[in-house]
Amino acid sequence: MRAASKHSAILVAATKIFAKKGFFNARISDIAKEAKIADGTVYLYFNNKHDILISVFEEEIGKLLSQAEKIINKEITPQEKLSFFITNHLRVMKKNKYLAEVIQSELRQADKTIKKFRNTKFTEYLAVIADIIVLGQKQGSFRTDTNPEIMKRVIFGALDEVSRAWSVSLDINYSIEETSNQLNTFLLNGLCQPSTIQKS
Amino acid sequence: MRAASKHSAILVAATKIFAKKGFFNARISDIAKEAKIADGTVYLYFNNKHDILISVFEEEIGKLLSQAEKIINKEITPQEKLSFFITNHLRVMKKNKYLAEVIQSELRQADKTIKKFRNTKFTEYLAVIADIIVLGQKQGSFRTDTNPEIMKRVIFGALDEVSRAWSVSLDINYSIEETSNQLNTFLLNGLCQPSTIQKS
Amino acid sequence: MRAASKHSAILVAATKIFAKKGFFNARISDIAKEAKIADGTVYLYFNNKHDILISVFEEEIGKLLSQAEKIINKEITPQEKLSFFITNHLRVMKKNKYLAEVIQSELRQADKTIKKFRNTKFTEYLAVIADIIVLGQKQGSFRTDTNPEIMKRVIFGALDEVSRAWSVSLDINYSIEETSNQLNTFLLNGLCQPSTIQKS
Amino acid sequence: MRAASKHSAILVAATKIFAKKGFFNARISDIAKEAKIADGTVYLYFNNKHDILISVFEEEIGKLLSQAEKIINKEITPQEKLSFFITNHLRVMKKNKYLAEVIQSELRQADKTIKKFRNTKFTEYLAVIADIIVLGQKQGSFRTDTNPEIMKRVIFGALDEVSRAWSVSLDINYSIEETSNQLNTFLLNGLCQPSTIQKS
DNA sequence: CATGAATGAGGATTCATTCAT
DNA sequence: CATGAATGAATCCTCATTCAT
Repeated sequence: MRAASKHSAILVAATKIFAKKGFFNARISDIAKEAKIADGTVYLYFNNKHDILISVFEEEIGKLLSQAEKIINKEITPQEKLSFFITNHLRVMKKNKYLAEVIQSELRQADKTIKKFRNTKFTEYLAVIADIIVLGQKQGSFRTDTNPEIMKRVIFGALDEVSRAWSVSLDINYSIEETSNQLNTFLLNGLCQPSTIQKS
Repeated sequence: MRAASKHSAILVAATKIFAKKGFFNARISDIAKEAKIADGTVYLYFNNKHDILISVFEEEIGKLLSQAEKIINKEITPQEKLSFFITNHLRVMKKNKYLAEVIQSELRQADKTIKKFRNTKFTEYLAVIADIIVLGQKQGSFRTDTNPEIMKRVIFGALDEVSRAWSVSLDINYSIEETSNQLNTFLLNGLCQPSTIQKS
Repeated sequence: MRAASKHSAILVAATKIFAKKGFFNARISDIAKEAKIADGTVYLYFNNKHDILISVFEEEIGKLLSQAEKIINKEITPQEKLSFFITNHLRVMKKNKYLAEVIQSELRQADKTIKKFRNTKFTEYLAVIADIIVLGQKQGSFRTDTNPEIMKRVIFGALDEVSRAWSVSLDINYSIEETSNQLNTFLLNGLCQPSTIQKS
Repeated sequence: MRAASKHSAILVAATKIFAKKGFFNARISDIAKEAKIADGTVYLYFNNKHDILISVFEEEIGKLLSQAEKIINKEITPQEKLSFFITNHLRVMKKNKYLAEVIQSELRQADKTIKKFRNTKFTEYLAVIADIIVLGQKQGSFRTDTNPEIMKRVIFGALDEVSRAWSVSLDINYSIEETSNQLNTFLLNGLCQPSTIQKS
């Protein structure tokens, strides 16, 4: 096993363990065992436990981000971009049940003090949402009375909570297609009947 | 200071400490010091550290729930009910900066195994959202192609993420009014221009 | 309830609790509850937890001692005195299942450092055994090649272990009469057949 | 220092500390310091404090048992077997002053609830005494009016109390030879003059 | 590079004891 | 005298991290 693959093995193992037990209940020895290496070896690749969490987070968000960037560069309408974005996010989360939990951990529980030093990629990920909205507003297809900075959080929060419910097996486990359709319909058109649309 | 007020003082202190440092980084001695009592006194009112977290959570969600129930019983339209619900949630979160964080902790990080035994009130709180949507659908003012069970999570997730961004002081700290308006507009009418509304 | 009776109630309760849970596992609150008084009240009658143990011990050994002294003053043979002593000890232990355990606690587990300051009555109790043996030796009915100082411990140890087995419900729970008879026969005549008696 | 020797070092240290301060007053840090290791290291070899006590007890009783079994298999008379048994027990106890105390702790103080799950070796050790007596009775050299089940406790109790007096430095510290002789004479022939032997 | 035994700082919890009422 | 809420010192145990092999 080469160094690179061991580094990767630790991240895979850590994602699984963090998700299953949460960051604070996860033991370095759990991760090492899952990765089939010795405890001490973990420290040849990472500075400390929290460093692993950050790496997992950055790595996974990084993947999401690169996919999101592909979407944003496609020659499609803003509606379609948002739709792809949503579907992509849900698909990744559904595929990697652990991931949603890890994002939650990193985003919330982990030391507040350290929080400032990263989140770079997460911030970029959120920015993609805002960018799509701004684009839609410029092109005239999105209403201009919504604040993209607020909306990016609203949309991410919605996606995130739905993913969480999946990973914790709450509610019925709706399919990606259904959930994705629902979110698209809803985010684009709101809850109201088209006929009853009102000025806010 | 009577028993009742000490119990309450611990909850207030705990909410603050949990939010500031997170559940796992919070020390019982931090909470005790904040509540101006001895460490041991905490255990006269709570069984253990996790019990405090649950209590904080249940207490706060309980307050939200009772307010939400008042809203749902008002003689107003579903749109107005949802609007009041949103504004109320945001107002409470804004007022108690710590609360949003604690909800996150309890909802996410805390031991998964215990998760099933409570959350009663949280579940009820979410149910209120679904109820409003169902009502709107029956009355014909809400579109019927959205699934209330999915929507309740979407809406809660949106509110929650916005609150989190507030409490962690991310982004600009938009006012309740603005955020509330934004959410109402958005949740009810979606992102698209009324004129461009399309079938999903 | 007068002071005296409360003092006594605590001792009775303590004997029970100490025996059931052992000195270190017994809680002051257990004793207080058993005695139907408040925790703090215990400290109006005793200096501290260990003081209660000493008192229980001294009290119970005191009772045994006064009965033993009556026996030693009777106009009977040393064999009969020893026999009465044995039967009395076993009867008391059988009656008060807790007592045997408490004696063990005090004699053994409790702080070694404090051990020197008391045991007065216990020492006297052992002395009674030695006195009986010395008397028997003087009168010619007991063999003179046994050391009374060693024998007093041998006999007490035998009685004590048998009592322990009772209180912990080990082995079959032989009756006082049988056990008493056995011990008399054995202590007076040994294990060997009279015919095979040998010089040691 | 290899694992085996560290495990052993902890047991040796624990035996000493338990004996000196008693189980409940012994601190894990005392044991660790005595064994010249870190506190945490103790937990690499034992599950918890009580586990150490059980191990000390089982280990020491195990040694006694294997020696006792050698004795019982020798081609000697039951009187001699008992004599060897007694001498052996006393010799071991005299050599390891701490041991007698630890046996007391384990036999008595330690949680009653756990008591049932072990003591295997101790029970076997007592059984050896009963076996010797039964053998003597069958061969006709021991009187048949004693109950071996009661006698095994009587004899163990006698040995144990004598050992305790040694380890706590009570009374004069008689030599093994003297004490051993005394016990042999006494246990085999009783307190009475051979000429005065009576039927019980 | 890899190992895993050893470390020891850190914290939740218990409970004897106190003292204001 | 009696109460019992409050105290806070004391300790078992965990586990991230280190380092000799």
